[in-house]
Amino acid sequence: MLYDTMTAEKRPLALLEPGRCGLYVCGPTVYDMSHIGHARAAIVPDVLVRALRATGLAVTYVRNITDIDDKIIRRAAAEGVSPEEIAARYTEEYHRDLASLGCVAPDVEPRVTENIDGIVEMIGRLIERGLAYAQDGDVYYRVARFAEYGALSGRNLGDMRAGARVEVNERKDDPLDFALWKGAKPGEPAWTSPWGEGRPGWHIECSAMSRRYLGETFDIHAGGRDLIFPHHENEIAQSQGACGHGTFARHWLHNGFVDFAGEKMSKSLGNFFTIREVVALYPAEALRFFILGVHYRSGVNFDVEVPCPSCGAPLSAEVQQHGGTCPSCQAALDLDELRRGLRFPGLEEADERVAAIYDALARARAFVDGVGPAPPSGDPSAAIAGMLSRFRAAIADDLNTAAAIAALSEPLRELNRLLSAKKKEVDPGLRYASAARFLADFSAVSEQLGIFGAEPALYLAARRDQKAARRRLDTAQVDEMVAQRDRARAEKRWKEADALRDALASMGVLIQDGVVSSTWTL
RNA sequence: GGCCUGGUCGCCAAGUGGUAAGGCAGAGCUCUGCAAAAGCUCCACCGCCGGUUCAAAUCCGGCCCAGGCCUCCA
Repeated sequence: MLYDTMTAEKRPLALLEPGRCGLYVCGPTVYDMSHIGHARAAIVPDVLVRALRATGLAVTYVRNITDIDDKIIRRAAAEGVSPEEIAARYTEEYHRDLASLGCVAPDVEPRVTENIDGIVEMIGRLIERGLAYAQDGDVYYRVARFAEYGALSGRNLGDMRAGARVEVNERKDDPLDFALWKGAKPGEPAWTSPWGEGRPGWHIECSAMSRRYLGETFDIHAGGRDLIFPHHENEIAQSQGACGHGTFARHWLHNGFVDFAGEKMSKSLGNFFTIREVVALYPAEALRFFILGVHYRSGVNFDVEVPCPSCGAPLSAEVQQHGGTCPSCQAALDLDELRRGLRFPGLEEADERVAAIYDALARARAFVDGVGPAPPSGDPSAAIAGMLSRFRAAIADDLNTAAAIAALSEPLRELNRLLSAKKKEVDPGLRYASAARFLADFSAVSEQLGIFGAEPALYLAARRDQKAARRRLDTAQVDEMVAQRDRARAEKRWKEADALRDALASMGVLIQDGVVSSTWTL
């Protein structure tokens, strides 16, 4: 079951061809570093693709790159380089970011500049069919001619005219018409067309590229909520208008926004965060876990905390974004310094949870590997045996990753209980079968979520190193203090051992005592 | 002004007709030299009012509140 924006209800996926699924996702305009909103808009389809493939479907995953656009041209002009260079640079950065987030690559990643012929051809058809008109080197779509315009976003032309805030453009016959082709100004990148030198409007590219790779009708079209209008509405008008038949995408899937500190993300300083900078602060898996902890159609909010560098008092959003003086200690605040102290409490919680799960996986792995050559036979506990089917049922119900993740908690608790129970208190067959089953089924969970796929011990070590580096902690010194404490403990010098633990605690180091030696975390 | 979401435990968050998943925080306990980790136990009648129904957080109406889209935007 998937929610379809067009019908505004959940319904079973209605595939064009049994066993195959075509998915088109609106990708980024590559003119700057990608932000957390882009991360969500990539992670949601990523989880969808994983889910579809897990059910055995052959998915063709297409995600475009918009590599020519006003913003790219502006950026290029500002830096004195070519638009191609800007697009190439940020395409590469985008790929790096998504790889760091563990997103599977699309099967096809078409660029606008490689599809100009298809775009020109489609515009030509729209003109032939009387749905578009050329005007002084531009071409516009005549919205009033497309009867279904507004179906996706639940509007009609009358509503839109009533509240029109559309800028005046005397070339358009109707303010609601939108550009299919923009005549080039001197010095701008341009391609030849029957209407003169120019470049495509923003919306036509997706119509042309989805048609080329998926056909005139395909299964699922995905993107951020903000694309519903006008972008996807316009795509429908273009594609159905040019092809002359009724269905463009059979399902429309739109993900919600990312907010920071309760406010819509915007480029104004303070509530705009790139994937790169967040992943430098927290493990990428924690970011994925946090995002997937909320249903994809809802908004997800990142709390932002910025402590005063001098006194540690939390600062208000106003001061965070514009600087000034600390209300508590009056210290002058430097914006760069504030940025370095940035914290996302929600991500910290997610990070702890991911680490706790890895910790359980590590213990389960150690236990299973440590059992001798003839493991006792038995059945896994009910909670563990039922985990995967509950998890999958939640995913299958409109990609409810939040419910799916919640379904892991009881089995996880069960696993921990069995692993830590005293030998005599638990049936060895049950224990072994449960741990083995948990590990086996959890690999399917990890495959679905794109989380928990790392070797647990390596993940935990890397995480500790990252945190230590962030705090500029001398790990060699910590190791030495821990070793010293182990010696004190072995000789039952409890006071000394406790003093060392307190000293480590003041450095933010948590000790976990083992039988012979202790480990530490941050 | 038009269109559209959402208001569920201190915080985050599932749940679209049958008497509220999960996480974090909190309280008590087990384990521990003391801790930590892990585990056990406890912890909500779902914004307000009215209606439909045997039965509503879930459906309908009204109200209050928050947010989004209508302009580039994931």
